[in-house]
Amino acid sequence: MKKGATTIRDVAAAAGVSVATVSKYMNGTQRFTPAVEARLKEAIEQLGYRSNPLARSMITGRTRTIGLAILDIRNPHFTNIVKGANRVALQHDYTLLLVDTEESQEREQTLIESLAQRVDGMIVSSRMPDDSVQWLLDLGKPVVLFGRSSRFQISSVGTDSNLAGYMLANHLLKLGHKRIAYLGFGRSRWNDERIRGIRNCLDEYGLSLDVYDAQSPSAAAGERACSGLMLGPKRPDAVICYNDLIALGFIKEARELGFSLPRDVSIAGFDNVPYGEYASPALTSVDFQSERMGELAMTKLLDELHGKSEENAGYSMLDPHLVVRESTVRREVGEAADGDARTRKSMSGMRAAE
Amino acid sequence: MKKGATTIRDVAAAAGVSVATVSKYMNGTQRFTPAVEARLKEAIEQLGYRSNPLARSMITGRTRTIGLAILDIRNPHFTNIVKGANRVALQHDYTLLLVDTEESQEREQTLIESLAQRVDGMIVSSRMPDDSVQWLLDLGKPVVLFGRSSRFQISSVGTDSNLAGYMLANHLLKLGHKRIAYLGFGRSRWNDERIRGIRNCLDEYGLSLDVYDAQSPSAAAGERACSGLMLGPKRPDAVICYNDLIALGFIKEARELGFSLPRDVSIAGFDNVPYGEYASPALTSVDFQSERMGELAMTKLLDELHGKSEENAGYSMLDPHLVVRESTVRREVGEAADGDARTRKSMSGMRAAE
DNA sequence: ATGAAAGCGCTAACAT
DNA sequence: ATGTTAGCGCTTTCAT
Repeated sequence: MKKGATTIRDVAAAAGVSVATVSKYMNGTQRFTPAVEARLKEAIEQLGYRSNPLARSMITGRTRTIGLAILDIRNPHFTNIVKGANRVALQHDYTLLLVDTEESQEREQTLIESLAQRVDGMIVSSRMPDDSVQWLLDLGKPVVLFGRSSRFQISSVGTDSNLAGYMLANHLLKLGHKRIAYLGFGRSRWNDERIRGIRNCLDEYGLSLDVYDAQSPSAAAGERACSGLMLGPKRPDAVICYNDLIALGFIKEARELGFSLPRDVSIAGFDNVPYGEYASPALTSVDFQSERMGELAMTKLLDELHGKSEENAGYSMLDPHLVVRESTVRREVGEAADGDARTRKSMSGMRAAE
Repeated sequence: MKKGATTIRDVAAAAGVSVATVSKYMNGTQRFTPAVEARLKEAIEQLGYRSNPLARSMITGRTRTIGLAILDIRNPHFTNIVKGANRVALQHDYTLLLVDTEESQEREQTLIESLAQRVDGMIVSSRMPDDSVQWLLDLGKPVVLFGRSSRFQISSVGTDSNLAGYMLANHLLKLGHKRIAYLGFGRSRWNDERIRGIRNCLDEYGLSLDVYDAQSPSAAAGERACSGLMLGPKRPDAVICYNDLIALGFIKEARELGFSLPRDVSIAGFDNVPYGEYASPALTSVDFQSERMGELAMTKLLDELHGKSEENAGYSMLDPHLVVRESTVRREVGEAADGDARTRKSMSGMRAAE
């Protein structure tokens, strides 16, 4: 029975009924006389019949498949989104068509365009600028995006990055930090909002923020960026990183440079990735509830697909939660960031802070 | 143009040719007179025509989609497999239909059965016992599995768990460890092989292995299992964990119990997850090249699909690599595991080792 | 309650 | 090089 799977016609013949009857039976569209029902059950069981979803989809126009386009499955933020989306999809008997665009903008559009044809709807996480999203909507399939769009009335879910930035800054300020740096990731759509939140808070204390940029949202980039901050002219006493991955890399490299953490510098990130907890010092972060973001995105999409779009259309926002761990500690008064008496190989690379 | 996407017939009409011509043009199956080609290009561009992959698949019997069934996308081992598989799939213009079975055996079979109907082939990672794999093969689609099957001649990729276990044990033994414990995960198919490798090595030194079991392959389970080992009657001076997640959890809990790592106990895991490097102490592990496993699995499957199955059919094995970091250190002679003079809250829970 | 027939959008012979 | 035609496996009116 390798080739030529049994079709609806085979079943119809075996049960002595029409194909229409079999179809109705398979879809539970109708009631049957016990005799017919028994023969159908028998024939289907006998032949091991399973209806062909492709043929079905072609007629109904629905595939029970949701396209999920993300930037990098290895980034725990996206991993969680996939996990959440998958769970809800499974509950509703939908399957996930996954596309990992590998952070490549060129590929992205092509991939998403062909994805659109194979699914009932899409959830897409992208670095597309806000104003070049129109084509996505024109694909004719319901879409849920991440982050709020200023120009379009799109269904989307996000978190309050502004608030998240404020929370972290506020936390550090209350710990007595004065020289706060932000190691961001400029290509991200949320970078500016986070900066804004941080600055909002610093302003209240009359402090300013030094902004640096990592080359990618990864631990490796955090490592690379570390020496620039820690051995530069304006060594901070606390660093807020664009995400936990960057923070983790930063911590590792800082220790290798001879710094003692969190004593010499407090570090915090965003995302609350699963393994920040197991780093040392355990990482202070802001939890964006990424798994729930995935769940919510899928719920919204499915609702839209099933015509109950009113329930939670438009933009939904999840609350960020501050998770304080060991990587951020109190900076005592008078304990200037560069005032330690420790010796360090790279001491020569340091100058007085401005 | 929301509903009623343009079909091949619309294009044929607009270009003044037959549908067959359009089809051939779309598939590049044939050459055309410049005039016709121009009109086709024009009409397609004008109407924004994109051929319907469902209809196409129904005839060709191919979907250019590969099903990928894994146990938990959040486990970095699987995340890497997905990454690798996705990359190769993309290169060959295939898409991934992802199924995260959430470690649920019941769901698994149903999910995979329906998955089989929508894809050209499948890559599945499962905890199915070796002898209940027949139904999977009977689904009539090419399958690539992980781990070697003893009973069937299936295409599969794996690593030498036996050797991996041996490597880790050997590493610890050379560091002077004597009381080695294994915190395994009995439900895994590879657990026994790892134990075997470890014992192979221990036997050479005339040492025995204490085996414990974690409830799941997660950090949380590692945390839960820790006190049982460290405060039990046979406190080890080195612990090999089923995977890095368990090891990470174990490390965290051990420190919270008041132990100093790696001084009191060396810890090692398997998988070399990305964040083991950022833990403290950085985790010694065995790298299974999971991303390459994903790539290789996809390559094998695609080869099979394209009729070049000879090239690398059957079982392929990747080499494990020992990655030594800070979590395993030399145990000096006479420095018995329970001989420290440290005080610890739970000291009362300890007895002399047998 | 059941069946006949008309497609869904496309490809694949087989003409021409 | 282009067109005709017969389906792929299924759902869906519309009859009966």
